[in-house]
Formats: sequence, C-alpha cells, structure tokens
Amino acid sequence: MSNPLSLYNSLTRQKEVFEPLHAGYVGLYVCGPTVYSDVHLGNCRTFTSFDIIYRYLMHKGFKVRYVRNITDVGHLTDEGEDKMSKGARLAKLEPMEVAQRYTVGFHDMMREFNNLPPNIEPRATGHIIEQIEMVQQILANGLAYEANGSVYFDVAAFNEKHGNEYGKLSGRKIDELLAESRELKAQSDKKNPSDFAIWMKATEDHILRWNSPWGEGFPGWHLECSAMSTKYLGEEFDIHGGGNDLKFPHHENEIAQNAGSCGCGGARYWLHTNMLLMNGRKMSKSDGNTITPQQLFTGDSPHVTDSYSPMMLRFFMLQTHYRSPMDLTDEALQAAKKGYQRLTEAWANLQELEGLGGAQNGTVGKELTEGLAAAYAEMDEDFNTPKALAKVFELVSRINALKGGQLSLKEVSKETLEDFKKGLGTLLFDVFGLRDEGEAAGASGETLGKVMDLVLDLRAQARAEKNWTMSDKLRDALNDAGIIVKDGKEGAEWTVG
RNA sequence: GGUCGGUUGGCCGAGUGGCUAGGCUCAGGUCUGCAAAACCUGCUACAGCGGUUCAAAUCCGCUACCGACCUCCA
Repeated sequence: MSNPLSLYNSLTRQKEVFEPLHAGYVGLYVCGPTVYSDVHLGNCRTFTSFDIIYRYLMHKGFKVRYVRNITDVGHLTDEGEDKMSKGARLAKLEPMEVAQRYTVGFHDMMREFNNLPPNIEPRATGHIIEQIEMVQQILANGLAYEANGSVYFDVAAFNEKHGNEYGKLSGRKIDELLAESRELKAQSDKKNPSDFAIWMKATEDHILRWNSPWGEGFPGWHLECSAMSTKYLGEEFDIHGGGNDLKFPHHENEIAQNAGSCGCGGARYWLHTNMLLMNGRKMSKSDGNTITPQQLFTGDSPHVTDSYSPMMLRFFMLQTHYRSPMDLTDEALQAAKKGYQRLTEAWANLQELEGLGGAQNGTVGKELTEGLAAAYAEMDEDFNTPKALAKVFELVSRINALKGGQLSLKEVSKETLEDFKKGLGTLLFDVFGLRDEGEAAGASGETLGKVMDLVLDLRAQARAEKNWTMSDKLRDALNDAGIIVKDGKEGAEWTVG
C-alpha cells in the first residue's frame, strides 16, 4: 500500500488520488448483468476490467467488499415489457427459471475469463422490500409523486432542493432535459419527460409483481442499484463502476435516488469502462456485426479466422486501457495471440532458471528488479494495464536472453531471481488474473511429455550422427501433429502450437 | 439536432509540453546442419489548417471524419 493509487473519477472528470472512506477498506459496487439472455461479449470486457481493478485493490492491501448485482426484474425492453417476463413467455418458462439459467451461464462465462466472484451478488428480486422503503423515503422527502399506481421521481423538485445536482455525472443540463419535448407515447402520468419511474404499476399480463403501498407493481430499474449498494456498502461508499453506456440515465438516476432518499452522497468515485467495438462499429445483432464469446473460443464465426482462448482474450483486453474503446478485429486478435504466446513462453523459460543465479547483481539483475517495479507502478496510474504490460514485455526480452545465453545469469543474484519470479508471477496471475494454462495439462499432458522425451531423444541421436534426413523427418511429422520443435543450446524443446 | 469523447507509424495500442512505449508485421544481422525459436539492429508516427510557446503529437480555435450517449444496453 506504499504508493498512492490514482484513478479517473467520472464524477469530477479528472484523475484523483484514491483515498478510501475507511482506511484499509474499500467498498466497490459494479452494475451487473440483466439475466434474460446469454452474456454479451461486451459484458465480459466490462466485468474483466473491474475484476482487474478488484484484484489490484486487494493486491494493494485493501480489504475489499465487491458487490455486483444480478438484475432479474424491472428492466424494460423497447416495448415497455419486462425483460424477464418477455424471455419467460417466449420460452414458456417461469421468470425465475429464465433468471436462473442465464445466471448460471453468466457465472460459467466469468469463470472462463478467470474473473473472481464478487463478495456479494444480490438479486433485485431479493430486495423488493428495501426498494419499496426507498421509494417511501423519496416520497416522504417530497421528491417523488404517485400517479395512477406508479411512482415517479420528480427531477425538477430534486434539482431545486439539491442545487441542480441532476445531470452532474453525465454532463446533462436539466433545462435541456426539461425542454426536450420528445414525442414519447404513454408518458401521460409524468409531470416532466425527464422524470423517471421508481415504482411501476403492473399491467394485468405482467408476471413479476409485488404488493406495495401503491398497489401491485414492480420496482424501476434504476432503483435496485441504489437500494442494494447502500444496503451492503453504506449510504456513502468508495467506488461505483459500470459501463459508460450506463452513465445516463441509469447512474445519474441512481445518484438522484441516493440523495433523494437519505440525502447522502452514494459513491465517491465513479469508474466507467468503455465499449467494445467490432471492426470499428458497435456490436449489433440486427446488422450481423456481433460475435459471442463461444464463437471466439471455437473460431466458428465469419468474423474470425482462428480460435482464441479465454486467457488470450483476457490478454487482449489488458492491452487496451479500460477507459478506451476496444476494437475487436481478427488482425488485432492474431497479433495479440502471438504476443500472448511470447509472454507465456517467457514465463515458462523463467521457471527453468530454477536454482540458478550468481552471487551478486549486475546490470541485468537491476533491470529485472526495476522493470518489475515500473510495471507495478503503472497500475497505480488508473490501472494502466497496457503500459504495465509494455514494461513486462521489456522483461520478457531479458528473460529470454538469460535463457538463450545472450545475457549471463551471473549478472543476477539468486535472491533477485527468486524475488523476480515471485513478483512477476503475482503480477501476471494474481493481478492481471491470467491463468497458467500450461499447468493444466493434466494426466494426458504427462503421458505426452514422456513420449516427447523419447522422440526428442531419438532425434538428438540422429542429429549427433548427422542423420539430417531422420532428424527432419521427425520434426516435420511432429509439426504435422501440431507440435513445434525448437532447437536450443541445451537441446530441443517442444510446444503445442 | 443536442451533449460528450476520439482521430497516433503497415495493423493494434499507450503516452508526456522538450527525452525509447509495447505487441504484431516487415527488412537486415547473430546463433544454427537447415528451419523455427531466441537475441540484436532498422522501419520514427501522431487527421487538416491556424494560433499560443524558446519548444506542441501533447495547450487553444476552426474544419473534416469516427464513435458513444440523448430510448433497453456493460
């Protein structure tokens, strides 16, 4: 926890030094998915970004409570229909069955990407009481009004009372919002177009419904995050995150609801991740510009020429800053795949320097220590993973040179080497959250290893006898089987490519 | 139409008022029986036009283009 951590606060639009509300503790809330369909690849990017943020906060020594909700009610579709009940009707399933199915699918996908589970994963339907209470508070404060069984947040009244706070996060001007005479149908109950529902009256065919002081209905989408974040993290807490497409109206309304109910600030730092694009455009199902995580894993899509593993994709994400849009193209993925291989091979090479090392440090030893420190330091600059990764790649060259003999291990002390291994491993696996896929080879890997030892031993014999025909035959045959042989100073090595 | 953000070398992608990003590709070299890998070297960019400055890709203005949000969205 030595160096200060800076992060970009969307609320103030600048980088700020992070200071937790309570020393040593961090409350982190991230808007989770709506579980009415399979996870979108963009979700994966956002939650992976926050996973790295979560991991780094823990690495800094903070005790973090990470809350990420599951939205299983209240989120309206274009047709004004609840997403959960829509999915249910189409599939002839209970809403909770739909929610369960996609929640499980979501968790599976998070595991694929090696995202740690949050500490609390509250469901909107499990917090109806809290949400009703919040509506009551807002009503009691005179910042909402009931109309025809629904309750609307009164933006104009809120702004009068709270010094024109509404619009602060998204940079929207209340006058423009009010003046915006959008031709919205069925908004007759609202006083102003900018008002939003915090409780919705259930129509007759609406499946998900609860009793409330205003009749049967269900909570507005924006309300759940206000209710659940404050329940688990307090009326004021440290960090709130989400995709930047949620800034308005979702997060803006959330802030208003928090202030409108308890008069408290909510989150102090707002972090927003940028969108995932494909071929320079927004992913969209309607025009075919879309790809699922599964399709990337298998390569079964017209948009890609190859398959990409979850960890390779995670690496790809690390190469772009979380606040920049990330453009998914096959060409970029290809480049990243090779870069990722280079990184994992360097890590494997480093492990082979086991038990070696000189008596004291020369230039190389210092470079390793300083380079690693520089990589960590970049994480303190608003979680700058691309820059941290750049530092790591400078270290990759050093590692490979040590392995290849271009640099001497005498230049690196035993202690430095061991510290370096540990420190780099922590950065790659604990902070970046990459998984050492090499270790997961399992029993079949062991068998293959033994066979390969034998084959390479035979090939070495052939080479010693200058029997190049035999030697090359073995190499080519292995190549056909997808095994790449590399001849080094210390004999041949192989990788499954 | 309104609001906000972006435009970096062959591709991707960081970044700071003056000093090397990094990955991939490409070219040359070292090593090697050959190849691959690895290592070394090179390829030196910041949309256009103006302005501020001793100095700008980095600050300001205008233009062009792209994107996001304004309606469900991570």
